[in-house]
Amino acid sequence: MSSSTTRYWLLKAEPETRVVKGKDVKFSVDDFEHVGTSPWEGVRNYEARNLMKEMKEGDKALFYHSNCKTPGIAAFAQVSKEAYPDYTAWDSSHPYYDAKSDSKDPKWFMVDLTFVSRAKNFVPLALLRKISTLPVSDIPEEISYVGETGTTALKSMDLVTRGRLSVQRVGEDAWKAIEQLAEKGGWEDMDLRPTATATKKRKQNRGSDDGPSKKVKAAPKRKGKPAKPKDLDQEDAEEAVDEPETPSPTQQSPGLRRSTRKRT
DNA sequence: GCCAACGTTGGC
DNA sequence: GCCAACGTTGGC
Repeated sequence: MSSSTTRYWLLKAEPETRVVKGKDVKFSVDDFEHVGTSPWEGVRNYEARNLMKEMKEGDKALFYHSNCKTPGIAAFAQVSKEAYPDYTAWDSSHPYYDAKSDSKDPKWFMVDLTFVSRAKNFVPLALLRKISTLPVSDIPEEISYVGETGTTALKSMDLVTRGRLSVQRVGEDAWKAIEQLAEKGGWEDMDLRPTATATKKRKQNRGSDDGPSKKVKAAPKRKGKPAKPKDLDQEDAEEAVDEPETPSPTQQSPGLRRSTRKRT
């Protein structure tokens, strides 16, 4: 096994209780280990969904704790069932119900993920962030075993560079580096607090009043907008990102919950 | 609880 | 089809 054909992913779950539509959306590594296999329901983002559609049985995955006290990689898993319609989108009582998803033309998909093992050492996001701020030539001694290749791969992980996506692709080198970190640990004495510069940057950004200082233009074209009551329809977006697929129409398994959403 | 980052919506 | 307002993710 291994190599060229194996693909790697990272999937986020929320380990702390959060109630959505009266239901707790929590799904921790303990929950995952306990159930063994779980449908990865509730993903309501096109890019994330499309990535799930690419997953093949046997692909490996990192189980990530998100939106919690200590975010990070908690376990290893594998894809045990390829993409099939996310039936929770059709259940009006479900936290992730989507009235626009029709069972005859499913909009959202999920895969089944099977627990493989816990990370012997939980790999905190703070560690990856810390690494990302350092020159490759400056890898802390404690984790020098990941090597230059590993460090470089970690620095470019979507988890660090993008953050928000709940389903991400992981490169083979990054996967290996995470495996090593989880196996060997060694950073318990490192200071993982954000660097002074990072913090400063943050503060500066917030000081700058409103927006993203990017490519914003001025030229007020129009003013207020009615703001929609929030619905999920954007067929166009779907088509645009949609790829050739062939979801299997099957479905089964009781649903567990997962999440992609956030706080109250 | 705050708020940066960024995806989505929808007027123009 | 652009792009500003809006809404959500998710770290801190």
